[in-house]
Amino acid sequence: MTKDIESTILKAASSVFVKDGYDGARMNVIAEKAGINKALLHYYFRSKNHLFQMVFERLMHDFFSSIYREVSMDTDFRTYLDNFVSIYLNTISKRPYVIRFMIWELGHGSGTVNELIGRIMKKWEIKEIPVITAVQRAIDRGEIRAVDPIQLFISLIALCIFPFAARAILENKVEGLKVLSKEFVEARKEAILDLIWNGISLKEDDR
Amino acid sequence: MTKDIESTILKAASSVFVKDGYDGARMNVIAEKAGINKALLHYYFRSKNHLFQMVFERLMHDFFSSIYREVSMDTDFRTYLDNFVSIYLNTISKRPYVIRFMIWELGHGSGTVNELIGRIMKKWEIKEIPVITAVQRAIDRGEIRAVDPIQLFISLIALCIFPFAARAILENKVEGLKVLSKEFVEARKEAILDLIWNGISLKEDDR
DNA sequence: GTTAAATTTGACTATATGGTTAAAGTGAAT
DNA sequence: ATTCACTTTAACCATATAGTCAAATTTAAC
Repeated sequence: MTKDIESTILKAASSVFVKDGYDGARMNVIAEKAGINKALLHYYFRSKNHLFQMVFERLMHDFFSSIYREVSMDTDFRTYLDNFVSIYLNTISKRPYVIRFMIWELGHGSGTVNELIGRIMKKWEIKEIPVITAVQRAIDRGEIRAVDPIQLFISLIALCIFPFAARAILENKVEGLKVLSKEFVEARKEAILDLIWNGISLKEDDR
Repeated sequence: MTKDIESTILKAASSVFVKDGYDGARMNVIAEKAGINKALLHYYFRSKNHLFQMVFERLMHDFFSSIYREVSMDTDFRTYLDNFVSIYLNTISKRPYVIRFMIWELGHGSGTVNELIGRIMKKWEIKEIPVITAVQRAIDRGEIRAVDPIQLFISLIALCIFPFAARAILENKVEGLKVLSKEFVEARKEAILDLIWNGISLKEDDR
């Protein structure tokens, strides 16, 4: 069935592109991985470029829709943050390679890729970034200090994403660290929330 | 002079490799950029692979030696952190593309690259990670809460590095954000230190 | 000035790779 | 069974690209 083979190809292409990048990916490798002839790739997807765009769009969609799914805003900010961090870490730890890939390909600055981003951002309407509005509201409500919402937003995703993006470096530098392990992900969750809420200053009871 | 042309080549190669990655880089482009014949590349540097290794090693050395320079340990932790964040942000904001490049190439997991990392890490003796020991000492001295030093280390570099690694995405999502601007770098510095020390809980005086 | 070594170049090669094509296979509708 | 559209394949093609080489040119030593 056509739908079947198409998704087989897309899956194979995804894994190759994500690992090797656009320039490093080879059509014959993708074909082999999909268990088909190389010419079939060009039958189903006109060109490498076209195939890449399909893959890329699919990845971004999957990624963002996983992340932007119901983080109910109708809670106190503490609960909101708990959910946010939890969902981010779960989503990313399941797709650790995608982050590296996205940082690489999105940073390319090529016209083609930039248009692609534009289209995708529009398509999945990454509007107003929910976190930022949530932060602003928490401040207005007096739930948290009046920090810069954009900086906090950047800090939040940095704390969640970075360990997976820089996994290779971290695991090389910190003996025994296993970023993808369940234990680390859980510990990371705790650490982020603790840091975000309390910083590192001594608590009153510790003085 | 031979030393001169070698460094000219290395500079050209750096810029091309950092932007396009190993797979995307083209020897003739490097040659053009260095203002020499393509064959000269192979005269001075045996092969693309060899040239890449030279470039990579040089970049890593430059990067780490910039970062690990005198962050005097003989201060209170607050001053230490100020210096740390300041140096990190300054170093990275001057080389924003290198981060993306390192995340990409180091994450490749190929045998060649991994050996390379190993050699470099050994060579520039990235030992025991100074921050971690500094954190531990601050805890022992009762300067800060007893947080996990490794998690704090990861958080620190995440907060500093991420905005530059993910610059393309961030600037696309946040209208008007200019990650490389002096203003942002300064604001980021403040935000990181503020968050690290105080978290986002309400201060007593705000209640 | 002559010689020898180091440097530089243009022309070339081998190969890998994205892409094409024409022909063969398959299956459903009539 | 014939037709016809869809699918699949092997064999090609054109080009790009890393790498080579022999000859030319410059530099340094004497």
